[in-house]
Amino acid sequence: MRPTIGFGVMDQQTTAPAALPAQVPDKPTVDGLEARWSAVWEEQGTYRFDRSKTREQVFSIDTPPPTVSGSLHVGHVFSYTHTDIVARYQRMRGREVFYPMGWDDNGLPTERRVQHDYGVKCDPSLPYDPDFTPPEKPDAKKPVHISRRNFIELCETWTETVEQAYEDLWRSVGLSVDWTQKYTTIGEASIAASQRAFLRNLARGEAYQQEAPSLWDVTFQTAVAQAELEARDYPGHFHRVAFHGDGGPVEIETTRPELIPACVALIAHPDDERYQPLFGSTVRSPLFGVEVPVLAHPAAEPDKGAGIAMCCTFGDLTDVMWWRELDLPVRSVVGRDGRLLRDTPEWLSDPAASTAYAELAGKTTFSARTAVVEALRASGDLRGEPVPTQRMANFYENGDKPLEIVTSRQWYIRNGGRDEALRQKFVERGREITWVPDFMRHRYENWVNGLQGDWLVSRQRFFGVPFPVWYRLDAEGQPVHDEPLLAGEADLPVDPASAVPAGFTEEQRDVPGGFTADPDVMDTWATSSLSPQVVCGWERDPDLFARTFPMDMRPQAHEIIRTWLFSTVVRAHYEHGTVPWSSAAISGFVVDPERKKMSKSKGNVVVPTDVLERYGSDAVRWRAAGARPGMDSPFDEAQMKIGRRLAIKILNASKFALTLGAAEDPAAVSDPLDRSLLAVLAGVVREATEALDEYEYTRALEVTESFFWSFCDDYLELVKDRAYGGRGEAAAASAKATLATALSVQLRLFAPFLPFVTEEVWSWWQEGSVHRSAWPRHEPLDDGITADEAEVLRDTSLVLAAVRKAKSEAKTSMRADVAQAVVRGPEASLDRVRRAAEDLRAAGRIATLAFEPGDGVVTASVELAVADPV
RNA sequence: GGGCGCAUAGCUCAGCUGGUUAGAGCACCUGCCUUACAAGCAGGGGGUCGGCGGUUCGAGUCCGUCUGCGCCCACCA
Repeated sequence: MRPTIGFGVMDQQTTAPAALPAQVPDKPTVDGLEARWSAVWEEQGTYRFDRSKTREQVFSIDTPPPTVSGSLHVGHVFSYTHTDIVARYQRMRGREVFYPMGWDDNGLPTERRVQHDYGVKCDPSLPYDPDFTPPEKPDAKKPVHISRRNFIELCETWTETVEQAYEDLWRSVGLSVDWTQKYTTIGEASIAASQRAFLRNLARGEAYQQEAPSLWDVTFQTAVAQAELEARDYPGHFHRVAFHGDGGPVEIETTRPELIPACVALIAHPDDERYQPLFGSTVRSPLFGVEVPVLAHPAAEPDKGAGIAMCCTFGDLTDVMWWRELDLPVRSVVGRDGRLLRDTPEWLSDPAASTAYAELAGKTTFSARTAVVEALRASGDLRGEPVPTQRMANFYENGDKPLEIVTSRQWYIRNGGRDEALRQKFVERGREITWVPDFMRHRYENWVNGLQGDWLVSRQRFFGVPFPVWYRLDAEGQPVHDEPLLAGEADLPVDPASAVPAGFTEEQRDVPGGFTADPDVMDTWATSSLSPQVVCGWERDPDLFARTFPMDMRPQAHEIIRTWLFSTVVRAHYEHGTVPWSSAAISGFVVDPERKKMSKSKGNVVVPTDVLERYGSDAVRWRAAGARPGMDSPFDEAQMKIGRRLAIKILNASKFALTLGAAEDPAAVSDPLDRSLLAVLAGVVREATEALDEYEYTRALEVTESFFWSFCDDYLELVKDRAYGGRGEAAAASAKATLATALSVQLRLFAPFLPFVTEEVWSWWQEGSVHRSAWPRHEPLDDGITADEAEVLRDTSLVLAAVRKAKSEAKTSMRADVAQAVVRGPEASLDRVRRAAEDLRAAGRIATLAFEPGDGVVTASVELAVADPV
């Protein structure tokens, strides 16, 4: 009963009018697609931004510039893929996508790598050596000292190499970035934008300079900002120490006895009856005999330590607060190198004190602590033995020694940390942003509401954006900080170390009566916070800026909401009075199978190149798309195989559909089963579109994928026979037209996720790139199709499944003949199955199809044919 | 200590505004060389939806509470 099918199908196909010459490979493969198509995309400028488009037509993305630290891991691949999926979707929706890529090569991470990899150390006092070559065998422990310019040159060389590797990786992942829009955070445009924005902040009073206590990393010898802090466990000891008062000793507890020489007061809670009698009196510090007042302040906690605190300048941020609010003197003993000052401070000038201090001068805080404890033990002022304790201490996120607090002159930008009204303004700005997922907004508000002070933007480092500022030197050669000499905007970018302020000559540099450059560079976030301005061409390319800013999307990780996201909001608010982008898409982490965050120190980092090569980019992207916005996702190699299988399946199914003679011809679609398939597909289009509009790429992929597998397993099987011509020309034409439409729509639905395999298949039979084709619409697919018609495929598939089940249970081949199948179900279902009866009979190899009304879901009882004796 | 998130099959996860016997993929088991794909196809077993209360005719879904896990922030006397 089954018609014989020859290879005449190929002939039919070539005669079909709409069919392009099918260049379908015999054995399609996913291997090698990355190199081939990324080269084509580059050559044809597939993702090149068309700047003739207006702001409304543009979708602009504020790409996170990855830190050029040496290597990217799978977490990067996942989150950048998420962004790319959205970019590709928007592009197909008809938006002109502005999708640049940047490298964060600015700042400390680069300096550290360069110091380590080349075995060098920057010494700004050295002159430039044009012939310098780094040591052949770098020894980071015995670094070669080089000039600032030599050092920066090495930083540049190093970053170029790494950036090329990054770009290669991104291309192989298939990011649809416009590589002509590349930027670096240390590039001229970034420097100019950072300096310009700073000058404007300064002019408007949003930036200011202040000599104040700030957190200080003694290893890197730079100030650090609140946002860069990391609280870590830190072991220490409580020391019970006696101060001497006229009425007897007063015992305090401290973990930092080495700061006793910096003590300026003892402080207890005003309501604390134990200490109330002492308020207003003075006590003398042990060892040094410095007279300090006993004061009351509500921040003192009666149940902490001895209930009375030793306030030093400065042991912690509470000390800073007391110092400020109680108007205490500054008695700093810790220098910027983390050692106690070599010269005896003047308040320790009496003989006993200076003798005691002499034992500490020049020591690190750690060895000074030991020395003080010994001395206290000797003098009898140590009460009991030190008690071990585990406490939290603030560290610079890149540092390994606890931060000290030192007083220094620094630049700040107001961020609401010292101004309630401004803080509320920034909270409101946060509410203008669409957060994906929405709950990430809490992270932002939490941070803004908990700010302790303004944003410290200056760093005492080298490889960064210099402040466009000089200072006049007075007759003694001291800088006049109150009247900074500012660079003109027209001169940006400027390096004050080589450029000369207006009205001065180079000969006057660093001589009394002359001028000196501000030695500092900007915090890395001071540059990164301007990424929208940098990429959109603020003040550099007003035309581009008008077409791209404010941007549409900021993708980024949740851990830098407090830094990058917030600082970007601050800068845009000041400069443009707007939020920098309408939505922030926050990605989760890739964690290891034990759900631990991947990090180099844990040694659980998965190198992406390896995975990409083994499974193919589409497979890895498929897995990435399975991680929803903001959700951490465990890395699991088994999952990659599924993605790879999907990609291969798309190749094979497409090949099959095209070989069957798929030919686009909407008018030819007449068969009820075909109309039903397209109606179901219309629902998929509707759902995928809706999901992607909300950045729910995972759901979009899920519905597409689920449709695709049933398309392969059910629909293709059902129409195979008809498409081959088993029921005549018109019936075949309907199937072929449906196959073509369904294939085209599905390829486009998959395109944002699996750019390589979809482009490959598209190239077999379509003109141009699938990535520049239009996102499918549901209307042409389900126009005029009733809900009843739409269910034909589903009911027919259910019957087919029942037939298969019977064959499976009989342990026979799917080719086994069925003598009779009785379809049972509600009349409406039976009627729908009747409309696809011929396809069903062919697919199930059913001789007789009978129908019997019944209840519930449609099914069939099956009577297999008895095999004829040969 | 404050905030946020998560807890559904061995694993990874869906389950929208509460409504018929709780789903998918992987893994597992049983079959099938069927001419797109054996890196395939068909079928199957497997869950008292973290615990305890409550609202409701009805709760995985809402409310309260507890427990566990994760993340962000705070915590240096």
